[in-house]
Amino acid sequence: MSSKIRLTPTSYIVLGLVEAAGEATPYELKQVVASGLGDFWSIQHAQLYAEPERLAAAGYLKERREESGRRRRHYKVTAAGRKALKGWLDEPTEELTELRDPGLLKLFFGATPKPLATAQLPVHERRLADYEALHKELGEDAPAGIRFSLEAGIGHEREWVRFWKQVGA
Amino acid sequence: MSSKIRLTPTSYIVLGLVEAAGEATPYELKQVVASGLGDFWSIQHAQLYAEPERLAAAGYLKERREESGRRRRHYKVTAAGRKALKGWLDEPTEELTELRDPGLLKLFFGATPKPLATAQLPVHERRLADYEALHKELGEDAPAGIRFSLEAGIGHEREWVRFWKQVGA
DNA sequence: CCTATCATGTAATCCGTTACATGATTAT
DNA sequence: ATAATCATGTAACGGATTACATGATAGG
Repeated sequence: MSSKIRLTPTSYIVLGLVEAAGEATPYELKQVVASGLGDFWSIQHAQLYAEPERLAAAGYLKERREESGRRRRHYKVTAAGRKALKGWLDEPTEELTELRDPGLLKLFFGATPKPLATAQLPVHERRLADYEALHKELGEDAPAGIRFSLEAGIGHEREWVRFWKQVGA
Repeated sequence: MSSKIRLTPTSYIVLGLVEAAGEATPYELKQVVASGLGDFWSIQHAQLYAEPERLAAAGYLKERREESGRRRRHYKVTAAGRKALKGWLDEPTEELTELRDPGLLKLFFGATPKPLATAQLPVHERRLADYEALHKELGEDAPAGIRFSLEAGIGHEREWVRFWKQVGA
């Protein structure tokens, strides 16, 4: 218990999701990630098995294993985990994202703009449409964080659409 | 020579930079990355030693080692390397970036918006100003890829500024 | 002349990805 | 029933980050 590990964004994602769920199995985490969060911060499903184990070993999660058939592992956030999560949430960050866009990278290194724009534009348009649809469906009661995140996604997708249109012109 | 390795974005960045330089040492690559590209796709300096070695072992780069004092390693792109780079450049991608923004992640998980916005806004404003200054300095002869990348950066930084202003309001 | 910083590199660790594998359900 | 797909998980590998380390150069 409580060996010192470094907490990565993945760690906080797992902590945050388990905390929100109360209790969760890796597979359930996978579902949640796939249903939204994964669009702006994806995690391989194998990580959702490995990371809770790490966190449990360090005392941030408590594991309960099913006795019968599947022997699924269910995880809960411990007091230490809740504290770590809160500490992270309460610490505003000045860290900046990098774009790290594969298409842009090619452009940077001299790829021909037109075909790239032709490939990129429709996928961004589609994703933008998805986000906007989601946003409309969002109820009044939706948590502010979720709404903000979606709005950030929409803003950046609009920017990409604008960008690739210009590049393709 | 020519063992099969997987080429990652890092690989193409190294190939692209070495190709542009004609010949380069890891340290020179580090300089180049630090002076611009790193803002939207950073690479740890240790990678700039490891990756050329990998690429050389696979036949994409040729290594020349200094005889005297420092015994620096100088790399050049081979024909195979040039072919790989061109293949990558010529293949338009539909891949999408994820936002993966640390601040947004906290917001998503329920961090208090105000302090986050307060921390994020100034750094984005500063970066935006930097980009805009760079853009002004860009000569007529600047490669299109560089110009586009910078413009993408500007667009997204504007979006972040707008976003965090709204979040903070 | 001394020390701080820049230049240059290697080693160790670990997270994340990819590949592999098998038990349960649903559809045909 | 049988195939196909979903559910659930483990193992292996490798790229990326962090830590460690030393030689050169410039400033005080």
